[in-house]
Amino acid sequence: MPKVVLEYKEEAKRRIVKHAMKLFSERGYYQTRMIDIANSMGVSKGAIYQYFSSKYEILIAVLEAHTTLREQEVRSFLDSGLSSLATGEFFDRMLAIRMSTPPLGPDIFREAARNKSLMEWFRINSEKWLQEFVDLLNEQKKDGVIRSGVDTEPLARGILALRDGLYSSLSLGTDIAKARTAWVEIMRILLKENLDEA
Amino acid sequence: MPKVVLEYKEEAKRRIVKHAMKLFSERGYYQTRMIDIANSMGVSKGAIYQYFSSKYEILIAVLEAHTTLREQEVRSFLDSGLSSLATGEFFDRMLAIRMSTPPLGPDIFREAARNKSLMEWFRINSEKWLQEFVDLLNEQKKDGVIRSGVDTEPLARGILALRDGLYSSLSLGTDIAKARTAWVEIMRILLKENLDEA
Amino acid sequence: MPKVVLEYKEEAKRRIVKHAMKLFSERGYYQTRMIDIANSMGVSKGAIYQYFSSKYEILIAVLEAHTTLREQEVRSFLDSGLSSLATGEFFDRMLAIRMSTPPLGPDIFREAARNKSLMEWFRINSEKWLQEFVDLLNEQKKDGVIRSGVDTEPLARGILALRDGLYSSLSLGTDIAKARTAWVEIMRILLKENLDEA
Amino acid sequence: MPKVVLEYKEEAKRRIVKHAMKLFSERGYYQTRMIDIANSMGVSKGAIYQYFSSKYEILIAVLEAHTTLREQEVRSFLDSGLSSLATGEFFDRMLAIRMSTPPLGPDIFREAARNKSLMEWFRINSEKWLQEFVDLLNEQKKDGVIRSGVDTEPLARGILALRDGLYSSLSLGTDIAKARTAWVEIMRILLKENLDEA
DNA sequence: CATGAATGAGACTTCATTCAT
DNA sequence: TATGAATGAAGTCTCATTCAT
Repeated sequence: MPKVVLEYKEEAKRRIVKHAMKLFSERGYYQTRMIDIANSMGVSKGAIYQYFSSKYEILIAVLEAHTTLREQEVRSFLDSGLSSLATGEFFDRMLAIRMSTPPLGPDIFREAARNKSLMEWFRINSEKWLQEFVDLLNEQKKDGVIRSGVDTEPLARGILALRDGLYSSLSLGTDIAKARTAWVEIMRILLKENLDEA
Repeated sequence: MPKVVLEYKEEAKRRIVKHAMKLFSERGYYQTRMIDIANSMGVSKGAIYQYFSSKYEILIAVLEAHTTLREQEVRSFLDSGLSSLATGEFFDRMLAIRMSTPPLGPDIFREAARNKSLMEWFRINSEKWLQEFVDLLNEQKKDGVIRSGVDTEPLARGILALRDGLYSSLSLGTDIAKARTAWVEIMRILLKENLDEA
Repeated sequence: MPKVVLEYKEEAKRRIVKHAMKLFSERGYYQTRMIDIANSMGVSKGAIYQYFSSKYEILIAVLEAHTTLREQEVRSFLDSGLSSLATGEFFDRMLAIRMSTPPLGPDIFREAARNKSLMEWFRINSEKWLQEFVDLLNEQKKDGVIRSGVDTEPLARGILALRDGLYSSLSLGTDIAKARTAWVEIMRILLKENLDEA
Repeated sequence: MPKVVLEYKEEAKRRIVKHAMKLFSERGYYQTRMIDIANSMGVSKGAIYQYFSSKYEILIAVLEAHTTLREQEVRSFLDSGLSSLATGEFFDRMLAIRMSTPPLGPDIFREAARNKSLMEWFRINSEKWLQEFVDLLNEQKKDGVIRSGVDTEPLARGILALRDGLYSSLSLGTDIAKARTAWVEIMRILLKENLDEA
């Protein structure tokens, strides 16, 4: 197949994945019909089957793309350094990135769990990201900014869990301002304990 | 209708809700067929319609029951006092309670959102529980155990978000031991900052 | 079985038939559920099965009872003599009788058509009644009241058809007063032609 | 949407309505399953839902089409003039037209009664047709062919009721020849009274 | 390549009938 | 006998997928 056609196919798949991801995130996998994806793109149902052989294939592609997009979030987190972590601006910036790649519901992960290699890839990714965060904390520790008694791995895990917990509380009706304040307060305590206590 | 019959009907509804809750939690609302609930109970699907006029009615009842059951968790949290909060035993006890009423996916909340009064009831419950937790922290603060500079509302919100974030990470494959350690470490820092800093 | 019990059973069957006939006439056979009949009588579904082994058996009994009740109408028709036929009072009297045994829809006859002997009984009844009407007209003819050139059998058939056509137009919204006037006018012409033309 | 597609959709709907009308008329609305309509057309049941969103929508369309087809019958009636009315040929011609659009049972009208505007359209149509017939009789009356003492509105109503009564007697087993004779005899009397009595 | 009509498996729901109490 | 909970066949409707144009 000529290169141009291949590229076109890739571009088409990307467009499908983009629209499907939005719909899956908004309505869930089972509540999204093939025709919803097609309508959202302004094409016909049949066209989608030129690029994906089933709805399940789209789901797999959506999850892969989702993970890739989420890497951005991780990078921002890591690139920010630790100093700005305990600020409302950081919370908002992270939230904006997360919203641009909204969370996928458990229905999607349940379906995807049939695909062992995909699940393994997820796990490895998550661990890699966590480890990078831990490494960053360890550097700070080595520099004496975090005192030696603190275990950085649980700290990293806790910070990420706090972030996820606050973001998910938003979809249950919590006010953004209140979630932001909680983040700032908790992070201040956590980092004060670790950074300032000289 | 005689009282005995009414009681039987209530008991039957409770049994249906129990089985439905388990299935909804495991597979999600749309992936649970009426026949799954029936099979799980060892009855025919027709029987269920004696007690609920539609699958949606079951969903509403499941959510109400879920909220009621979750109140237990809240009570344990509040009854524990603050001293045991930063322990692995506390984490495990809470986790056991949460597992006995496993989380419901967003598909269920999406459907239930059609029921305005139910949603309002949820919101009011959540706020009430959060407020009780805040009150408890405020007492500690009044007693001087938490120093005056700390805002207890964000603190309470953050602790609950941390708990939720850690629990949900478990379903994505995180090791329980690691989540427990994270809880203990973070809570130690949070409470040390507030309680021990004399 | 003792006679008293038999009589009780007959009475019970009659009550069921009465309620079923009303409902079948109002809603049709398929739109009437067994529980509707039971509720209408203030008994339970199960009780009905003590007296009829199926819904179809009730239908047969309803049709038999209906035919028997309709005989009243026929008798009134025949007993009135011919002189009062062309009056609004006659029309109203017949209508009242017909309303007391409201018409059964085609769904019921369609079902009953499976029962050959019942259908045969209907046919024979109808013919018998028509013949009695014809005989009456023939007597009038013999007395010279109806002139010899008129064929009484078609006349009888036409008068009955006119009656049925007018009554059924009522259920499609025709005003009773207008149907009554039509009856009187037409009957006046028909009988004037036959009776007065001396 | 291109015109060609629209036309195809219209044609498909017409085909569905045609088959549904036949089945509704033969078996009644509730006894006709969607799969019966589909089988009758040689398509799958799913296909029908491309054109009608529910069985009830088909019912509405069937009733509209039925009324339109019935207009033919009315036109034949009116176009025939009054002279041929009292003939067996007229009876047969009308019967053929009616059979080509067989009557719909009360179950259908009961269902359709939910649709107020449709019911209103029926009523207006019926009245319009009756009025046209009355106008025709009035013309004859003005020409002196019907004498002045006769009220044409009841006469028209009676003739239509006679026709309906005779046609419906056919479905209860009456011999066509006998119904035809009754029509001719009665109409002869009615029109002789009105036309010949010079 | 794109379209959308058609297919048919499968979900929810109804209701005549049975049967333990 | 009476009750009403339970059964399961059957009906309406949905939607992923196929395929002729």
